Amino acid sequence: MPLTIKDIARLCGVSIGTVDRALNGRAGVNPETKTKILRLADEYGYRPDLRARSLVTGKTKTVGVVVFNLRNYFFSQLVTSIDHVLHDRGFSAYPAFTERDGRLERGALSRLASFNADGIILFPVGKGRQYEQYLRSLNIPLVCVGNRLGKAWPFAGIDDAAAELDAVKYAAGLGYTDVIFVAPPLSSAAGQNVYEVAQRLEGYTRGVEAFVPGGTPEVISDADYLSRAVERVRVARSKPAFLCNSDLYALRLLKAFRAAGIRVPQDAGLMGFDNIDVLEFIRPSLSTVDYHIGAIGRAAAEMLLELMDGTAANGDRTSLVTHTIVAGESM
Amino acid sequence: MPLTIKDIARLCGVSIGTVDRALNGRAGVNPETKTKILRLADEYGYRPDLRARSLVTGKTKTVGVVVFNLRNYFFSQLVTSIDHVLHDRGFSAYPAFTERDGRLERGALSRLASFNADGIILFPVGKGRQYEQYLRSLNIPLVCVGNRLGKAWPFAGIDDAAAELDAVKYAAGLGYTDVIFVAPPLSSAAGQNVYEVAQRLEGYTRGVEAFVPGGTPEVISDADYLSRAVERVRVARSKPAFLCNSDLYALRLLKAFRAAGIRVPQDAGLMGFDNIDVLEFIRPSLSTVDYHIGAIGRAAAEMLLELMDGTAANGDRTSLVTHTIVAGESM
DNA sequence: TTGAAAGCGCTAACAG
DNA sequence: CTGTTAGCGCTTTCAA
Repeated sequence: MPLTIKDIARLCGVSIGTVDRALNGRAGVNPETKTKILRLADEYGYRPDLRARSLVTGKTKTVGVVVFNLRNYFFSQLVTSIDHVLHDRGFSAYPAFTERDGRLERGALSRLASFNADGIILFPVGKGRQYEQYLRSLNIPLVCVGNRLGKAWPFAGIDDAAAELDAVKYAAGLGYTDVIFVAPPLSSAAGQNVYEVAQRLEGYTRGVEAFVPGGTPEVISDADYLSRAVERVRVARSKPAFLCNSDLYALRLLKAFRAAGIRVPQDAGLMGFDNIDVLEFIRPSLSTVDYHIGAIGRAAAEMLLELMDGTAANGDRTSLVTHTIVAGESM
Repeated sequence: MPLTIKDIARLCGVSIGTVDRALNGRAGVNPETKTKILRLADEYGYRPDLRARSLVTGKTKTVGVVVFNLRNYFFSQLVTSIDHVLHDRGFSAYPAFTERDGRLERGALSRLASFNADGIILFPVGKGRQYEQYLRSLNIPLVCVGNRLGKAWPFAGIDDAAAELDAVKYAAGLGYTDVIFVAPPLSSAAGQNVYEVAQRLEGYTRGVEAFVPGGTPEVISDADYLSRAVERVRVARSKPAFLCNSDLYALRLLKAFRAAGIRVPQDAGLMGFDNIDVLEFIRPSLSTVDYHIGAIGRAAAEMLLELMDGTAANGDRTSLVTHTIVAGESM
């Protein structure tokens, strides 16, 4: 039975207005009564009801962080960095997970809206006019991460096309002539937002055309991608390189290859994407596209903070973090 | 400018009471008016204000999940499983991170209390009478995970002492006579809750005494544990085995050993704890103590749900998940 | 079947 | 410096 300002007012023999002023450091309270109030509040462990407060102020000091899951370590790192920035600025992160499911995403967003989150950082699952209309209807400042949406929303990420192109260039530079792109089995037709992977695919395609002599773009992108990749190595005439859309995929390939007796990099080259922390423990070390995941989280959080306090810089609503190719042993 | 039941009432020419009844499927509304109200609400995208609702109902359908961080993959898996269970039961998980810092923990807990979370699942950082008194003062059903607290709170975890004892037994069975325990640099004196590691330490000690002929317990537990471990291998007279308090520690040791030219398991044995998912990608495969992390999350969530709806089974407030030793290549 | 009114705990505006 | 009051959006009586 937590006590309220009303209780404190009664206990101190003053009005709730005075208690409110004392508790929130507003001017106009007799120092003595103030001390008395503060002491009592502390003694009884008074805790303001944030729901009631936010109901009148309209602010919750809470930001929803809506991402796919925590299975990909990328998201763990992203959420962590966002949480830290927000916390430093007096906000709380409220992580929610979509599992790449449009319905779950909608549920999470609706909930955040119902709770009146002050802002949202979103790795979008959905896309399209209707979806954007829905986001707008939430009436909450929102920043996108990873998958870009319309220009109405700021975006933090990397130049995916350029990054993947650099990856191809790197592979070609090592002499690979068989460069394959491995992406998750996503369907844009089903309304899924595939911005990120589509960008990378484009960079990949351009890269193959530009840097791989006689090469043709080739994509493995089904649920069955592991066995497909293994099969692909078997029928290869020159040593193939697999450029994966994420480190997690690359690690799975690495494992599948190992199980199939395919050596990396002797029999096949392998590249990841993201340079997630766990790579430091992987042998052979994975070649990958590195960028500062935390920097993306930070950028997103900072853009959102500007958006929320209205000081949003006009103009650049896109924050691109630089990437580099990390040469590992896997290529 | 989201619309409220008041708006809908005005738009439909009825009272807010009727709107409330219609929207929440309560009896006593003319089917026609009901349809009209629902249609309008849907059309305008009405979204109930959960703050206002919870202010009167006293319930938020939200459960705080307070853990150290997401850097250790263990927590990612734990949070994920809890989130799923809660979601299935109509609750939302609100993850918050303590970074093993008592102040941050207190902040997170206070915040959850201020927001009136219906329940909390906590991996405690603190301990002691005062701390427990504080938890009690939150007046919120709470279940512990990992670190146990007083009997006042249900606990979900494993039998840490038995598990670590089994680990020692396993090491001894492989012929190791130099079995060292590697634990994080925690200080119980500083008020930190070290229940879990203390339990494991006890199991370790008992195990050494029981299974390692002539062995003496030896613990590496400083900030500098990596170089200490490396040094320890150098001066060893028989091949030492390092039993780590978590897979993450084991992986770090593995890396440090590799850098120092120490081969695992030829020059040193290595065991982890937790069997986190990423181990599937690690070579040499890590021997570890396996248990179903998700099962702990599930157990915790289910105990909390019972606690919250008052149907808590008297009696067993402890849910121990079974563990097994996984024989990897690292021992 | 419906409306009116009280009140959840708080802030903010206005009087005194 | 202090008290009173309205009201945030909702649920929940109690009357009608």
